[in-house]
Amino acid sequence: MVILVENNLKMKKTTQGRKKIEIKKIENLSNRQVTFSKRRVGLFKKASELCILSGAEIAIIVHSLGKRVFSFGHPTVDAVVDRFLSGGDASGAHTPVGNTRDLNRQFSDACKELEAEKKRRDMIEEAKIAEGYSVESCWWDEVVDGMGLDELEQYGAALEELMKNVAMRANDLMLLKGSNSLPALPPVEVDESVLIQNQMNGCFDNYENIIGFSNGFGHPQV
Amino acid sequence: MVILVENNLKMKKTTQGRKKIEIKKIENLSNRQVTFSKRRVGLFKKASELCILSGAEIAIIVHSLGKRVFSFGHPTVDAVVDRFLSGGDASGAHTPVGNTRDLNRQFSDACKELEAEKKRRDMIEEAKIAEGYSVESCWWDEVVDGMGLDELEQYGAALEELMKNVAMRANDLMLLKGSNSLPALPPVEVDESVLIQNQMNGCFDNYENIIGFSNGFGHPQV
DNA sequence: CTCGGCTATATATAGACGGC
DNA sequence: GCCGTCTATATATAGCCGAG
Repeated sequence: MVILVENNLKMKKTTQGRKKIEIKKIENLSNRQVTFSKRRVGLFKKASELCILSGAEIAIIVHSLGKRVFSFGHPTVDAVVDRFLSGGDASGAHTPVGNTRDLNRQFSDACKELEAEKKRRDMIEEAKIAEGYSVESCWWDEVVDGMGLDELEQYGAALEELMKNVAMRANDLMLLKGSNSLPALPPVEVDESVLIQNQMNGCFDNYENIIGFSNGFGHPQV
Repeated sequence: MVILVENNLKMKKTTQGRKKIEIKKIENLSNRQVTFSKRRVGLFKKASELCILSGAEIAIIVHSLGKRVFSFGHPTVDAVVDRFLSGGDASGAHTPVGNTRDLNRQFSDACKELEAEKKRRDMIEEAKIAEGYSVESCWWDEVVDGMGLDELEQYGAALEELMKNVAMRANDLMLLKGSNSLPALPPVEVDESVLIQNQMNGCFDNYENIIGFSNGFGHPQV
């Protein structure tokens, strides 16, 4: 590593790199939010790597200080959490209920497709931004292993119908339980203070092309 | 950095340090297990750091290839998951079954957001084709009247979570119908001490010791 | 303010070993 | 075999910028 020193008269931009911080709560709100965002991304990335490398199933749920909730899941948060709840609660919850199972299946499918939809969306967006990198169908073939983009599109098209189906079933279930009100409440508020990154549910083999080139790519300093 | 070592003798002293690996699934079982263990610890450590630094609440559930389940949670896996399931409703968090109304609301929201997501997808695709279209234009303002692009992104990202909320809430309700699950767990106090080095191995052995973080985070599950 | 990106450094960790 | 340790290196990321 040879750093140019001759030019140091004008160049003071020694961004002294990463600094050590102690793990106490960050007092500065802005810093805290930035750190939260960055580290959350890093955490999800780590999780995805762990998934791929070891083939494990992981679900991560993150509640920021605001009301926002982020999640990561492979294959889906639902699947992992459900398995967690089922397996963790050996006392009775293991009882298989046909109706429940079916409904769960549909919900799970819907969520899965929704995720796929989102991913696809993100990919499109990313491709639009990057404009040069074709990120096509690189994410987690294990999850949707047979599926290409086209198939996924069809899959996503079926989403709405499935949602409807699920809605009816859920409503039916709730009616059976006794409560039956179906008020149309306003949607959740969005806390704008929390930042959102694109969902990191995969596609990390290409993340070098997406997340920062750092050095080694010959990017001149602005 | 083109220094080559000509001494090609068996270097036994030189542990050649970390090597780059690709993120594909590790074929060697032994290596895979070791990597799983190490990276899982690292992941939990990262998560705990994120908790402390940003004050967020995080739950991680990991299913290894075997039956073993590991989890990390601050303040508790159940707390975070439950909050995740409840969609962060502040009212009536105690009532186990009274969430039907919430479920309805959430479901309604989810449907709305799903549509929004789909619309948004389409818009993006169109924009991609048009190549010059600015996505900042406002669609379906009646739902997200005051929101800008960033907020919209967040909103869209929340879709997935809401869907899952509904799904799991329904699952929970159905499980409650048959048997009682989700035992209430006492909160765990937060130890803000700095993380120790990776000395926490061996604590994740059994299901009883899902989380054994030495810094006090996490909570043993039933 | 929020994002996205950059740089220099703090960490994480892939292999290799050694003890159990 | 499993687990902890060591070392050299691959990554993650803290602080800073610049743009919007």
